[in-house]
Amino acid sequence: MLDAKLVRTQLNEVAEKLQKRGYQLDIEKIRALEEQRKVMQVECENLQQERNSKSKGIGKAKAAGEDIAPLLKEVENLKGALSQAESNLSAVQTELDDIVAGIPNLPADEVPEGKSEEDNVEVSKWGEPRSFDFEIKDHVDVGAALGGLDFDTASKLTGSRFAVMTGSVARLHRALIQFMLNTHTGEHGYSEIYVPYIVNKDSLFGTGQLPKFEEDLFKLNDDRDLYLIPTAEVPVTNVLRNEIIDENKLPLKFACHTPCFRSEAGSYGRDTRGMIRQHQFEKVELVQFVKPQNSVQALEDLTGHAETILQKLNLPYRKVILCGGDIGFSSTKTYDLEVWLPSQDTYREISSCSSFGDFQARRMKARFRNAETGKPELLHTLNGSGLAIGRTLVAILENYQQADGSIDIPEVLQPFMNGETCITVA
RNA sequence: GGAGAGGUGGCCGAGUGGCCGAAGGCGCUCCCCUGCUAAGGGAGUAUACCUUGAUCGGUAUCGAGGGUUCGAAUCCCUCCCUCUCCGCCA
Repeated sequence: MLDAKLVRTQLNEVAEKLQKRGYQLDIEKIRALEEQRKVMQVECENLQQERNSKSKGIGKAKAAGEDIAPLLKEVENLKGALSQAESNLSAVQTELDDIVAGIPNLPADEVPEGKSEEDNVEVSKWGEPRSFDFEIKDHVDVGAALGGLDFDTASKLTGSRFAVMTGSVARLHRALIQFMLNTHTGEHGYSEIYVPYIVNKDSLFGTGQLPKFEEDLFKLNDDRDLYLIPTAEVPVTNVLRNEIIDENKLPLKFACHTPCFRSEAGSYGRDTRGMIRQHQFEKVELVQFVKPQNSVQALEDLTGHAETILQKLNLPYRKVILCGGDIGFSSTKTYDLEVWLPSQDTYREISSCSSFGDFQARRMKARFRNAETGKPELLHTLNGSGLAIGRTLVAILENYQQADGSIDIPEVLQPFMNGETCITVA
């Protein structure tokens, strides 16, 4: 959420910055509502003040044993006027709040102009895509040949966009999780954290999935308004919702493995083959809470932590900065890491690292106490995938495939695979 | 699933209709005293918003949302959460 005061006082500047995202702010509407709000709020507060002071008078008169009947009469008229004023105000306030809650974050200055994915700008590239001297298979065929990846059974169990893994492939999948968590906690200073996979609406509002993106979520069918998490970002970031933490505890860095559940509504034709786009996938997520002045550097660091994983796995990738049109609702700046997929002859997203400034923190009321001033201030939040497990598995199956259909196991994963060095065709 | 207790400020904890944004204590900050790793005295110490040049001032907030009342932390209703005991269970 943007600062309501900023929206009010610098409406034109805000609108202009939002244009980069292709978001049209309804300036006139906001101005008009704001005008009304102001008048109504003052009116309402005046009436409340009057009521409060008269009520106090009644209390005193009663204590003094005086007749309070005339005083009661005086207040009588206030009641109607006040409740009218209150409902007027709350109607306008609600409308304004809804609008402000629906405004996306302002993109950072360095975010490039652009409408879509096509306009994202490559920042760097790492590794050389391997050249194959045999006919390569995509991960679906590699996995099938290994006897460890089965989409038919998954669709029998549940439906489309799910996978069943068995044997060494399942183990490799688990190894990736262990390897990533160990690396981030052991080398990058993150604390491991375990969280619920089901969250309430307040949490989803806090990180920005609600109210605008409900169709991306799986909602539980009971009367408690609970949802499956679409990413660990939601529970982990909301750990600090409605909290004020000591400045000396910052920065706070969490690494978290969870499954992620996404309904993928509106992506019917896309990536239907294989496990690129699933309703359920595993991810190791990195989340940081930092002081405002440190968030720019923190995004670079966090992205670097995700890159480290790709480098240790020796997977070629590139880093792009998302353009205004492709950046997420809550994000002020996002780097995507895209891994090389030989079967698609292109780079595909495997991690998305974002800085949110105080946008999420304001929605969540996540604050720290400034040791110098003693006053609470909004935190800055960041997160990034480090990495998406399913897609990493895909990348390994494809990049490490051999002519005989087997795959080599990256060295860093071998300790988690009982020392196995390759997975052979069943 | 059954029975009961409770949710108040950074923490503990009073408060069952008005003078309560909230006693008292702890913690913290500043000052005084004291010359030593003690103690004592004083002042201050929630958040958001409105107003203001800045103060002053005003409004709201005592788990959440409704209601009763001139007036609600206090009464009523609904919901959420925590704790204890029993049952069940990975």
